[in-house]
Amino acid sequence: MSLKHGLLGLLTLRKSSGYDLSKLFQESLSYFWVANQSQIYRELDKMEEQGWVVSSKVEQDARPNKRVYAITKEGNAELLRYLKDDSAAELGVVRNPLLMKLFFSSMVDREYSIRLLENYREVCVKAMQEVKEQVAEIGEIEETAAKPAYWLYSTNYSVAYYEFQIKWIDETVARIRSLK
Amino acid sequence: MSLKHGLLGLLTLRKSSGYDLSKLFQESLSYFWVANQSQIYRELDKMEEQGWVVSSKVEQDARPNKRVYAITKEGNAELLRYLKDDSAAELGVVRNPLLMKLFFSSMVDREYSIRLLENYREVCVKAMQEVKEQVAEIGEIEETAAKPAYWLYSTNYSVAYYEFQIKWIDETVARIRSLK
DNA sequence: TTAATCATGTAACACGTTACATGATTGC
DNA sequence: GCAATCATGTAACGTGTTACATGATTAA
Repeated sequence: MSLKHGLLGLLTLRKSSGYDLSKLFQESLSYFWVANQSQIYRELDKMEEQGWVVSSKVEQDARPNKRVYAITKEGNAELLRYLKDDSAAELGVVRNPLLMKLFFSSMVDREYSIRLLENYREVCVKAMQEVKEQVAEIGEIEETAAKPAYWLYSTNYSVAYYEFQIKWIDETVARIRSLK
Repeated sequence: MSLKHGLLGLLTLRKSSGYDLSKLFQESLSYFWVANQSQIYRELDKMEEQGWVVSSKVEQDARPNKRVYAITKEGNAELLRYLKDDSAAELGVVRNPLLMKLFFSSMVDREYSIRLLENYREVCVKAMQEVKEQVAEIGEIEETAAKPAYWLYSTNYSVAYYEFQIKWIDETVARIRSLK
């Protein structure tokens, strides 16, 4: 249920349309939670049914009309309930396409695996770069959903996660190279 | 599409029913790819339509009848194509419920966050333990989908991943404790 | 002035999860 | 001898992804 709660969290900042939320989400939460627009619209619908948010139609001339959402008292209560619940510390679901491929790679020449890993390494390096840039950028922006400290923990996580992966790739490539 | 390819990989080992595959999957690939039974049945259906596998009904008396799947020539070709494709080195999708919660945790007392992290730490320690035990176990079993080396890379990954998370938790808890 | 992008959103489909069904067999 | 688990699978529903729609504005 984290998507709903992420949206609630963002709505504590300010009222927003689905489109706004989608952008905001992209800039903040997407580093540890992927979600796309349609999904967000659907969740907002349901959240309104549940009474966590209310929406009102806003007519616009130059732009398409929009529906603006605001968090309700019930929504706020739900958000706090969620945040205080420390039991929900479950492992995130894991689906790692790289490991899947590598697992069966004894069936093909090791050059394929080495290239696979090296390509992935580049992806990691770039992604890490991006997170670091984003940290620098947001350092300057005033309005953050989280207080800076909490926000930093998640970016630290991301950076460290890429570092860990790069290290593992380097070790693994070395091992593959020295096979037989 | 990794699930289909995982199943193809397992089917190179031996013919299996959906039920068998589900068990096999659990013991081998589930460490880096979650999938449940129903999903596997559905994928097998589609894979048969695509001609990657063929199935035959097997009547049984003491047990429910079953449908046994075997990989075809086309399935094998597809598996090799997949394994040789080193461009598909995309970052796995990430949805991290822990980071989502932590991100907004400035809204609640820091004791909640500390407990959250410590609970999660325990989960990691246990999960890491399990992987290590599984490594020890499988060390003895003869039939592995991957050659031992390749299989080990993925378990190394898992262990290192838990270690990384535990380290990050410890640092983060320390930082939260020293806030303000 | 044409192509791209913005600002909004809907619709269709694919994938993932939970619950159920059923007759043996095994464990206590 | 009753409850749990095994060995098989189906059905229903919920979540995630991709594609499309549309009129305004900006970039080249």
